[in-house]
Amino acid sequence: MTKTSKDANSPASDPFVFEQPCPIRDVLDRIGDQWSLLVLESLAPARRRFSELQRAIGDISKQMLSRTLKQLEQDGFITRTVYPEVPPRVEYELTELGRSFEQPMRELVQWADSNHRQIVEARARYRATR
Amino acid sequence: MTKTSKDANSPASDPFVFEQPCPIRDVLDRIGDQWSLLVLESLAPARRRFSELQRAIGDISKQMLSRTLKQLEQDGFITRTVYPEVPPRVEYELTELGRSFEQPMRELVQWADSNHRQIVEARARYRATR
DNA sequence: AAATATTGGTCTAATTAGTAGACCGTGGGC
DNA sequence: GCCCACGGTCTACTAATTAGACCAATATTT
Repeated sequence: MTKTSKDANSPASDPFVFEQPCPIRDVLDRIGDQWSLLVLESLAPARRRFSELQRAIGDISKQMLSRTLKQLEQDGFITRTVYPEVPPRVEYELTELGRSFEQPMRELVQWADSNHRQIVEARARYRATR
Repeated sequence: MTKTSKDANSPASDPFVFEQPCPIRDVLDRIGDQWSLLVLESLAPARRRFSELQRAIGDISKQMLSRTLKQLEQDGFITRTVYPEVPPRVEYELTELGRSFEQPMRELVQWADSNHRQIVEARARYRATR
């Protein structure tokens, strides 16, 4: 979803078609990737350093963690603080914007938690009928 | 995030590390991809057929739309109804589970809408200081 | 009668994104 | 002197995504 142009065959008149640049698309492109939500959730309870985040998420590669953090910093969700020590220490922390995102994120997580069973059941049902 | 194993160096004792199979991870893996949220949002106001969804989202490939819909159906978010006409008509509709997801999704979208400006500004600020 | 368009997909080849793991610099402990 | 810790980056390999051809069956156009 990197393309912002390509409004071919999208009559702006049709209110059903997403506008193209669309704030929702723009934001969802960022937080709707494989890792951003997980990182934000890890950062919600407390500031963390790079290696803590990596351990917490478990199966993210350094490169993707690095890239995700950079994007989140860019978009103003988190701050990055470097402590000039050796070995280096870098801490990531939610900004006010990032903290304001906690509420909708929590709802999402809560929904996931409440409905996980149903989803698992749906999957089993699907496998049975395929 | 296809891997569910690989709990190497993740002491189950550490409450900060995500459990591994984790309902939140499991659900986020599904709806936290590039397209699922967009599809669900498109389906929120009304049932849609395949081509309508493709036009609405605009820059999704047929293959990814097809795959996304299949996953959402598998997980019980939507139903798929085939009408034996020619040319074929296939309609997708939210299930009750899918509709129950509207609430947290709406909050997310609302947040995105409200905070989009701030994010754009943060990006500009970042570019200025890089 | 013969093309042509329509719809919901699938298949293949080419591009792009993501992964694992080596590597780097610097200072502290052994 | 030697190796470890930390936060990355770089490279080579692998996995995911895309664009576009193709399909079946009928209705419409020429």
